[in-house]
Amino acid sequence: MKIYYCDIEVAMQILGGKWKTQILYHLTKTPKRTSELKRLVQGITQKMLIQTLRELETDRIITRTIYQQVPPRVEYSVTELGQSLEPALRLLCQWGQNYVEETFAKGEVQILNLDKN
Amino acid sequence: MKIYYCDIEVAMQILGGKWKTQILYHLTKTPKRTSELKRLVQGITQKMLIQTLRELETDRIITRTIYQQVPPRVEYSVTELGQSLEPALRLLCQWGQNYVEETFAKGEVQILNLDKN
DNA sequence: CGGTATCCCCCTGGATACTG
DNA sequence: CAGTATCCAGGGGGATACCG
Repeated sequence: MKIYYCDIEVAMQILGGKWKTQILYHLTKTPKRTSELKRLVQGITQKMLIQTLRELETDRIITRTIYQQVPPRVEYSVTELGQSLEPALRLLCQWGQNYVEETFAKGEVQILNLDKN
Repeated sequence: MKIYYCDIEVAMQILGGKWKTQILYHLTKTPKRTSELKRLVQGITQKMLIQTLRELETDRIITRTIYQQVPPRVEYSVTELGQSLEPALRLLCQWGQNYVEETFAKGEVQILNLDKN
């Protein structure tokens, strides 16, 4: 039997690692294909993108849809379960923005949000 | 200049890793001394406890107070900035509990919350 | 009791090349 | 375009012993 000694472990187990939340962040607004994600999640490699997507899929946070055509088209979208994470993630985003504002001088740190969807 | 390409990176940078949120979780309710934390954060080693506490301190999420006496007494408590993370963390806790309930059969996974403060 | 100092394993995550 | 397969470095994290 798996035992957690603190209930925040559960969420962090699923959201932890370098890329999980970033991918989720971009998928929350609208489904996206692999290449779009690759572009939006700055710095991620092909391998890590696919690997992370698989893990999120296993945890039922996102789903993978294949459109049979040439060239192949695959789209990822968040499940209902994944959407239920949004309020928490949004709070974390806001907290982060606020943190940057009051911690660093102007121009020292910058947050770019690439997607305009 | 440090650049973030997604604003959730900021929070995850500070909360990421294996122990950060767990420690924060326990400190949110009431200040605690090192030995208490060592007991509450199940499985953490002395080294990782101290190391993680230092990092949280650097990021101004917690503070460290020394009471001059023998034997030495040190207490850690969350700053105002750290407290402002609570709403987000609480949502993540709730989400995790719900996730476990609807994902696993009874007895397959268990969440123990050790502290009764 | 609280903290430091080593030593070291292993796993995450990166680089690259290759398929359908 | 989407994905797989290797190979491999770095560092996060663990075990242990030792100080004030």
